[in-house]
Amino acid sequence: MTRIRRIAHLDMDAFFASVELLRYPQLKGLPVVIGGGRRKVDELLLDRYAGLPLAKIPIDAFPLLKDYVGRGVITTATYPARQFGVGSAMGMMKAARLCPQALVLPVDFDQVRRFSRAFKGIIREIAPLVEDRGVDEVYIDFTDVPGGQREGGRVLARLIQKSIFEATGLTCSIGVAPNKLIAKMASEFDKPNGISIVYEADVQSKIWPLPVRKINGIGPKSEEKLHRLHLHTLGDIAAQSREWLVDNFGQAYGGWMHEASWGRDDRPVVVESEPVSMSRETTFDRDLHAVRDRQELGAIFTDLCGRVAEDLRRKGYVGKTIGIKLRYDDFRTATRDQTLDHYTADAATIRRAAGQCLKRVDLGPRLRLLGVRVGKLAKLGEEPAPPAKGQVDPQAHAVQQHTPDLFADQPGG
DNA sequence: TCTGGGGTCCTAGGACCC
DNA sequence: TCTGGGGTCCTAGGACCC
Repeated sequence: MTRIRRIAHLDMDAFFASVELLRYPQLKGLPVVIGGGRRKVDELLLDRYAGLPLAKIPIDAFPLLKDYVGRGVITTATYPARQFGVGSAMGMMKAARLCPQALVLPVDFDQVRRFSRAFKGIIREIAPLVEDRGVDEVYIDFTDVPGGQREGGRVLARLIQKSIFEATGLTCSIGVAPNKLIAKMASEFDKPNGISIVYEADVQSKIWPLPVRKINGIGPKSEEKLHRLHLHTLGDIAAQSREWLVDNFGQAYGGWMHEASWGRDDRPVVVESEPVSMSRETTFDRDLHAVRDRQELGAIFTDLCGRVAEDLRRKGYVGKTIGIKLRYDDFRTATRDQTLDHYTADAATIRRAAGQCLKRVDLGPRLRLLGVRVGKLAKLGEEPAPPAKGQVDPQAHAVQQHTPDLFADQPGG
């Protein structure tokens, strides 16, 4: 028997919410949303019910979505909550109108990371070629794994599902297909706790009827443009010539769209990769003004720089391009960056360079978000060599004279 | 009180080099 | 003096994803 390429996409079901439900099983079957952030719901509960096992905390002790105040978005909604139209990335305020009786819990990142490592470890023991796609998703290459070809991959998928559930109590959905693109769509066909097998010959029947938005790579903007061109399904795209798609969407994107609509994708499962950038950003509780709220902004800015520096240090990276990100009260975004002539992970150096960037951006309107980014990363000790002594690096900009930026601590300020 | 935080990749113009 | 390409890096913005 010849082996055919079989790629799986595994997606944990309502991951953040399911992790919380392990601790609070009394919430099973109820509409629950995870997100928001600022409210320390757990601490609140633990204070009131100190000594009581978490599973015994009465349901009416949990905060309701209708009482939520803040700028957060929903990270995950349980399936009962989704019945009300509530979903991830939705603003909490909007969600509260749709399902006021839902319960709210904050994200527990440590707990989520623990379970993320756990389920990925279990998968790797069964099938070693795993590509990380965030905390709750992976691609797995089934092609050469023993049993990976049986029933198109269903047997191996079942084994992985069962192993994860037995070790963690969490369920997942798996799609197995000839490539990543189709596997990703397939994992959604039978959610939650489902397995879906798709073969190359199924593209017309299973992929073409889907709305264009279902493909990984077509977002809200492209969907809107496709609709304007009267294309609604992937089959509609497949019916267009490559030339027409290139004319309308450009060489790269149009060409990709053509291939994708025919279910063609030869991207490998990438087991290891290096980070390109690290960043920290924060949205304020209320919009802040560069002058009127200078002190508060200055403290936040310095703190963000310190946190990025700490991330770099902890992970063993240095970076060369320092950047800032601002979001104005009208939600417009501005970014500025500056490439240094050396690599750094030093908080004060990052703070200084970010401060220079700050001077090149409009600080008139009020701000809702501030971010700091370090890009052009290299592993500490493996930085590319700088230009030889006596030569001038033509790309390195002249080092600017350092003068304090607006958010800098000032004497007596 | 609409719209979090952490990422990747692409595009496009200008600088600069060969 | 005028006219070229090819290539890389830097920067700003934007689309998209989890």
